[in-house]
Amino acid sequence: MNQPLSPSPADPAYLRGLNPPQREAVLTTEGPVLVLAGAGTGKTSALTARLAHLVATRRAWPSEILAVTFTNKAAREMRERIGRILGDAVEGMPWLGTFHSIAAKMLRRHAELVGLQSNFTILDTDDQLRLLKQLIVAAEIDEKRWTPRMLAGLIDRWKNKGWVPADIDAAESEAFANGRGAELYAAYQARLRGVNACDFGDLLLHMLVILKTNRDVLELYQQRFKYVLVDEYQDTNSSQYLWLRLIAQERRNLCCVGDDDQSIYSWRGAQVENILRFEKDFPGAAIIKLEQNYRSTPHILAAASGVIAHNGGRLGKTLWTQEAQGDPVKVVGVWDGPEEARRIAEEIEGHQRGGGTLDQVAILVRAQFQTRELEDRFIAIGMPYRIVGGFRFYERAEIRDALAYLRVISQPADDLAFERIVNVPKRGLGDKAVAKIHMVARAQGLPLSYAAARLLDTDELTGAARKSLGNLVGDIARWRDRLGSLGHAELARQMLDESGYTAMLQADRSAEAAGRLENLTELARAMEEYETLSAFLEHVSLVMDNDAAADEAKVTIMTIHAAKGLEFDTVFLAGWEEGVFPSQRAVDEGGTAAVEEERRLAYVAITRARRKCFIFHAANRRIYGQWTSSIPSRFVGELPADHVDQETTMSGGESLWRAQWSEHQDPFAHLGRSEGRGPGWQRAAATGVDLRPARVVEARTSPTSFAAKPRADIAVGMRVFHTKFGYGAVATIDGNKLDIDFELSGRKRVLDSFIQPA
DNA sequence: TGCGACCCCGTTTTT
DNA sequence: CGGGGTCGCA
Repeated sequence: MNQPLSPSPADPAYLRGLNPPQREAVLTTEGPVLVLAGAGTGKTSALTARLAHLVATRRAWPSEILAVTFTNKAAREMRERIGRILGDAVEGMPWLGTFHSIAAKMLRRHAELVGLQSNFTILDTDDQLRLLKQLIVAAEIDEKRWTPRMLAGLIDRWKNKGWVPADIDAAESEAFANGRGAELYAAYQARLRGVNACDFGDLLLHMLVILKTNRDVLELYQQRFKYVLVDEYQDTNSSQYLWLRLIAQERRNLCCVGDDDQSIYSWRGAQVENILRFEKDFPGAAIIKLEQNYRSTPHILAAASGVIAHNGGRLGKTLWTQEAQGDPVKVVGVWDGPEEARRIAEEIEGHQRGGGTLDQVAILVRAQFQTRELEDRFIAIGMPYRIVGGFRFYERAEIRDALAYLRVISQPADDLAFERIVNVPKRGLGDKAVAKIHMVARAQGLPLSYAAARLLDTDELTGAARKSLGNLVGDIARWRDRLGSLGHAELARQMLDESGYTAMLQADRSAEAAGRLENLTELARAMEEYETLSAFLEHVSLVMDNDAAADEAKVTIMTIHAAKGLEFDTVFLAGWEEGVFPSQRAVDEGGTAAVEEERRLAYVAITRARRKCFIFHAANRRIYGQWTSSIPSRFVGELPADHVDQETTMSGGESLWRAQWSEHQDPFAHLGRSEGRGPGWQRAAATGVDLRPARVVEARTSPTSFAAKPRADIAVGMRVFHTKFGYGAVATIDGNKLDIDFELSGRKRVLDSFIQPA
């Protein structure tokens, strides 16, 4: 039964091409296994091969393997890759998914054990915050001093730790409204049960409670899952860890894969300790290190390793590669943010001229606000780009409104959904009317959508409001009726029309309205792929991603967090300045641990690059509308000099930088920086870290060349549409550059490739 | 009920 | 700077 660890011609296809540690990770099937997989070491190949091996050797049926990931994307990728090896057998892998989707699936079967019905709703952050706000107000707590957001964060942290309200002691409870934290947590949980809902944290926490208190359920899953596999183990929080441990403790065939150096989610409850203490938790565990990197050049690996070496308490891995040396990491110091954007754009143009495609270029930033400057520049020169993150499809207001309508139909108890749509579009049902519905609901113990109907039996409500509510109640009843006979996608279309929602958007002349209507059309289309309305709603609450089809080649701009797990030929790392990266908050509030997490983030950032990696830092940057001077990130100074080339493009050249860095002059002092803002920057400047470059290359500005071919279909005076600026009139045409007077944002110069005749 | 003037505040983000 | 929220007024 045991395959030799060294390759042999008799190896099945899934083992071919694996290196010895990867083979070991695949073939060590029994007992606890920890695979420490460095960045780019072929982790996913090993993981998929392991699953294939378990099935191919009949150790388990696909349905007897539990495989958890953190993101839908990772789950999808794994499913696809296993599908390629196993063919149809992958269909039978019902337990491959994210922690949350698997927990939700289990919870629907045992919901009654925690006081829910199996068709419970999964609330998102928006609903959650509205509910918490109601509770805070009801408790007569000052909602400005103690915000719903704070409470949500706190409850989330408790749930991440696996604590139910009864577990919150006085000291913990103190964290909110002078000791009322536990009380509000309990009230929140009661309200959730009341509306037959749970939040994301509950999916795991409820299951954890069920497994702890119901032996038969626990045994059911312990028996079922012969093998358990966990990806990104360094990102597990306590509640996930406890859940896993309960399920895996009987058979002990648990394989966890992770990289302590890539743990960047402690702020949402991840415990690096879980990976660090694996051996203690599972005595006799096999520890396998994947250290051969197949992604990056030696210079890039060395740069990343040099930075991460400044962290303490690592499990320690030494990445190596057989790749050719390549180019050193290039560190570029520029004068300010706009120059940074300009320089990056120029480099990308050079990359294009050299035959590179934009798909293979990414710009990674620490925080979302950094994307704006880049975006401005790219629009100005007509560089195609896409920004990952920000609002996702299912978080857009119009989509959430539409979903709320659907929830009202499918889940009569969903009061939050009802509250969301009762006056959207505006139909004259304001706070007063809603308060009356609430009164009836409370008096009669009914959900709002039924209470609304009851209210009409009384003469509490008169005039226009009465008529309007009558219409809404009638509409809802009619839609619920049709749910049985009509396809749910078609029902959604009708609801949007009959409720006046479509008309509301059609009447909206703003630049975004057209896009919103399109999104709704897309939503209805997406619904057609689901058997039932509730299946669709489950999908949207758990699978909140919608990767815009990668149609045209574009530069990707995203946060480092979002880039984890991805790779690009060329990577630009922008804004490596104290206060931006590491973030001021990490430096001020989190101490060493937080700075070490920032450093891991730096490590993740650099290791995204296959061939070329540029690191930028600017001497001045506008943050929250204020010009602030900054010094290079400490991480710049931690880059090993042998693997880095430095350059500064500032007109004063080296001398200016030296003056800047060593004497902490603020070149914008005369602009009158407002006091009290950004003290961290000043403090950082005062630490006097000497980060003068090892080798300074004088600036050379490469001229931007752009073929200017005017478009034939555009003329002065024509009304045009631009995806970012909306509608406007063409004022002048200069080659392929147009000056346009936009209706909303005034005159702007844009490239003709970004506009279309309106 | 609805709009506009002001005020506040500002990481990272998945599910 | 800019988004989101609140409050006060019409």
